[in-house]
Amino acid sequence: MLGGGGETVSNPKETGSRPEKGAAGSSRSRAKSAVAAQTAAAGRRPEPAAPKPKTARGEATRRAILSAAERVIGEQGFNEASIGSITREAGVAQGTFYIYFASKDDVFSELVADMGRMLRHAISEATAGIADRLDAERAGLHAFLTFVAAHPELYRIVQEAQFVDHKAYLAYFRTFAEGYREGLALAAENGDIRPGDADIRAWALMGIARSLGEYSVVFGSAASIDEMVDTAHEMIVHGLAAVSDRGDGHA
Amino acid sequence: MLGGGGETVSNPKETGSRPEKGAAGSSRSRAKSAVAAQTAAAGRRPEPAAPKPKTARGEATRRAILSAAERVIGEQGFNEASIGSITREAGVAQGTFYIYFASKDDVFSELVADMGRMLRHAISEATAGIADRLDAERAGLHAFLTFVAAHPELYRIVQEAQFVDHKAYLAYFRTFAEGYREGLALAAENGDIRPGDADIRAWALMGIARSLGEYSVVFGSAASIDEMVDTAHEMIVHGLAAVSDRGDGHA
DNA sequence: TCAAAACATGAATAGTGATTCATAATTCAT
DNA sequence: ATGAATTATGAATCACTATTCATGTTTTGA
Repeated sequence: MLGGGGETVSNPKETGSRPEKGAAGSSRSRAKSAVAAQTAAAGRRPEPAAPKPKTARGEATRRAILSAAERVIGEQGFNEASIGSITREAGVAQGTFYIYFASKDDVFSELVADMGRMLRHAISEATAGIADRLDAERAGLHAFLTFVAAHPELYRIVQEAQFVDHKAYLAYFRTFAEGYREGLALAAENGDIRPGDADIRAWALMGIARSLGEYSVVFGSAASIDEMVDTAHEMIVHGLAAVSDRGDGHA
Repeated sequence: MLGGGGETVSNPKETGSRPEKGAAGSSRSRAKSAVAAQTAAAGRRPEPAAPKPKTARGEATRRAILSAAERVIGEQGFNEASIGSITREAGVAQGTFYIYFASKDDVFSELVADMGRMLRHAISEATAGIADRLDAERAGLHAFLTFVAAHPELYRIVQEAQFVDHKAYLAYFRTFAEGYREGLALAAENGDIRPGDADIRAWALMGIARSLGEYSVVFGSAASIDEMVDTAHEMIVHGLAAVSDRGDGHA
């Protein structure tokens, strides 16, 4: 759950269904040159793996590009954003991009992974030390909405990942769902909440959080984070709480 | 709410926030030829408006293309799907496409609008005549998940609309949210459910439905629709029901 | 101080696919 | 029937941009 026990980092195995592109989930590529063709034909190593920078200077440049990519892609969307616009924003030459990233898809994946880490960190930070499950849930929801509001690009990027890097998208949500599920299962065992299918509940709760995030970030709702948290949490408490302990979640 | 009162068709005014592309929400276009440039410069009429077919024959062809587009775009995604692959699937020549649609973006918008209509229809069909709000809610959720399972492309297409036709995306969800909101507000007035912010609740409930839809369609969950409906509805009932009428939603 | 290693550059390459267009083939109204 | 509409065709255009590459420039280490 959003207010679960620390950064659960599962490595869920493929169970998905959808298309899954041709190869490594990567999308198009203008140039299907020799190498690319081979790669695609062979066991395909997703990418020649962008060699990590060896200098502080390189490290800085890489970061500048990544950060520029976050802004540009977050604003214009993956397909609209060109390498040119990214490198321009970063203040480097176009070719420099390929020193640090293997492809356009590559930065994108990096971005998705990064955001996932940041978000999980923000949430586990906010819920650390909160014993009561439902209280933690509340804090987690609050942290989530706060983070999303602070990083509006997050929303677009993660959503778009479904089309650009399906694999990363699945991994992203599976990881969150898994954390949620564990928290719910545990809470149910403890009798803190009514018994019920933890998986389905996890997805339902995740949906609430995502939807409210979208409501505020994408649809520009005027509702404050606190209002959303209050209202949603009231629903969640009643929706989950053990029968003996209702009201606002405390006996 | 999913089990609301008939097909609410609001015409929500722009309140959004995000980028909103250059012009009519339309995305790129390889050819910025004379016309396009003018169009973009001038007051820009979104599209020369694809002239509706005048013959049964034309009507059939148009439908064939639209249907092919649904399949192809739903499977490959907007950017991967080429006009060529769509017309091939439809069994017509490439040029034929432009007899019925002004652009690639155009079919897409049409698709999004269509699906919205179908979905709303399916839901209002399923909930027609159900008096009890919460019962209707349940039926609506069931109809939604059933529809989504039957049209897996729906999910991808609607999601992708956020990047291809942001305006249509906003309209789509605003319409649903509005219907939900009204249902909730009404139910609250009647004392069927506890009072609470109807807007926020609407988005929260919408999130549950969307998330479960994604769980089954995108993530290939093994959970049956009934399991999902049961679990989610139990949460929703407790999450919303008036204090006097709890349990499974009936006094 | 100097060669090697790391970085940086930006022009050139090259694949792609949306859109157009000059020509047919069909169908319709009279 | 038969000219006008309507619909169909598919090759050609052509803008667009990811990626490469031949050259510089800077930094590092000894």
